[in-house]
Amino acid sequence: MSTLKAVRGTRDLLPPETELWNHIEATARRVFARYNFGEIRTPIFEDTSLFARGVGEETDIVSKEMYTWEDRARAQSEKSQSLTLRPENTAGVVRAYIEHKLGETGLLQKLFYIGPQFRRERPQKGRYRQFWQIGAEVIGPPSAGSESPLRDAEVIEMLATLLDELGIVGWKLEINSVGSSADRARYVAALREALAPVKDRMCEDNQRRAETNPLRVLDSKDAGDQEIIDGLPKIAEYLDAESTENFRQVLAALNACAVPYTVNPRLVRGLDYYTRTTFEFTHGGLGAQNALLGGGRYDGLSEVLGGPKAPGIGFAMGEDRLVLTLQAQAAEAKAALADAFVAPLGEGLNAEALKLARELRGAGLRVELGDGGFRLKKSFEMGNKLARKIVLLGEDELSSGMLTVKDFATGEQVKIARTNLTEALR
RNA sequence: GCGGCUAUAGUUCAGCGGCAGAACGCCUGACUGUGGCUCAGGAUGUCGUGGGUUCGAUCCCCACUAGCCGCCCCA
Repeated sequence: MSTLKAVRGTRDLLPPETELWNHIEATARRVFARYNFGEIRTPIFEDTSLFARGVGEETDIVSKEMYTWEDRARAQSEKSQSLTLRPENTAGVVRAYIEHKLGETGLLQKLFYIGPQFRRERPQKGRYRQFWQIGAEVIGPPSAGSESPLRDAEVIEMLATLLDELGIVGWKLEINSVGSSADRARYVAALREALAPVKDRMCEDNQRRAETNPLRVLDSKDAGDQEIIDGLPKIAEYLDAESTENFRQVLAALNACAVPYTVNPRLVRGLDYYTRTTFEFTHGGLGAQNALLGGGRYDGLSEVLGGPKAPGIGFAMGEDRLVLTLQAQAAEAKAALADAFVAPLGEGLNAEALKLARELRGAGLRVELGDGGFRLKKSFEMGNKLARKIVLLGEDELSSGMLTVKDFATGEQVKIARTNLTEALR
């Protein structure tokens, strides 16, 4: 019988690596709290149409990368329903915003999430089929200020702070504006027009993109096509006055906070719902998957999903990639040592040893418990791997109330009264 | 979905058409209530899975699966 393995593109996260994951999540929660964000937890699967409508029917995510299944009807009166494991979390958050009528509060909703997402892509470094995202959304009725460029700048400034507090060294911020949905539509039309006479001279991929998703041509890395691409119309020329002023204000606020950025006129995000500000934080050393996080404004998403007008801005960062980046920067993760290894000398002392460990743990110490079945030498060997100190509990110690404690680092060994043990181990 | 590379001990890897290897780790002992350092000894295993060629395949061939790298796309 073949052994069972984690399915393709999924993996187990084990100690001590999970400590790094917890550190990243704790840091994110701490920063989000300072900006007064609250946590939202949406279901891991949703009605398929949420993603089809929200993310965009024509995107690769929806057309070929979703885990979708038909949830069968359980009674004749019930209809089967197409369900999908969430490929990203923004659509779910906006669905919840609409469903719970959060706009009726009149306040901006500032929500963050941390959780797994699912895409059926070919796995490679930093790209898994179950991957973890940390993200946040600022969304609300226009009267709450949800359209203000200040919100864009605040979110981006928060991300710069978060990456710094995580200790990510050398991140880069690229930013652009894709304009309102009307601007975007006019620009895409202009792009198509400009591409029509020249696309035959471009590579195969770009010829296809010119048809299916002209914005993607701008992203092309094909060296031979760069000259043509440089000659294509720029999105900035198609922004209306409001979008232009909006973008100027975002940049001004970033300048005021000295958040470094590069305006990249070719930065277009793949998902249909983005409008105006789009941005991406990248880091070298991640190979082809160099984006740490991406985000942008989605002023029309709520309405696309049948909700009220609720402009918003948000981002999603790949936690898997943060882990990779931090691992590359730091020394290999090592399991933290326990404060003490309690070693009963003989199986008859096991129960007493558990009682002692319970006392120490009750005082907040991190304690490993050995086994009286171990030879003393083995207890020392294990203790040396797991803890800073070893506490011996033999017949002598039990009757005298004086416990033997040895410090593995110094080799110093002393007798300590049981009542003073907690303090001695701190 | 496409292309390239890879798969051998717990781990990192070497190897060869004819007995399965190293280092680290692990176990035992030198040392019966004392770890690390040292020394002596020991076990590592369906050589990814299935098929083919061959007297004989871990090695050559094919398929599959998985991983890595890139493409597509994307966080």
